[in-house]
Amino acid sequence: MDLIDEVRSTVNTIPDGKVASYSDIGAHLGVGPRRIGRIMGLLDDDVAWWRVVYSDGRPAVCHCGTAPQILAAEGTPFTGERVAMTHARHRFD
DNA sequence: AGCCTGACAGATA
DNA sequence: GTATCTGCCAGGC
Repeated sequence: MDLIDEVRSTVNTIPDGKVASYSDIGAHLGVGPRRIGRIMGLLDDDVAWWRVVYSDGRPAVCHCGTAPQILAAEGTPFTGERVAMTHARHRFD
């Protein structure tokens, strides 16, 4: 099981209406957030990248046009242009 | 081998 | 709340 698959699997674990930060996923997998970002870039459309946001709650990379839209459609709580991490952050088991 | 860059985050001012 | 700096891990040149 490569870290790639681990990340993809972990991201797919996030339910609708929830999100996770890079550091959250990284902590869950036992790696630094930087690694997650790198891997996310390698992954394809199989992952719900829009559910992966910065620790601040801002959508990654400036997908600031589509991501918020998808998240809002899934029921993700928003605080202005920022995701309400406090309520939308998914807890990995 | 060395340097630069990058889907990051936390600390500090 | 915004702006800057530093630390971390990999990959490309």
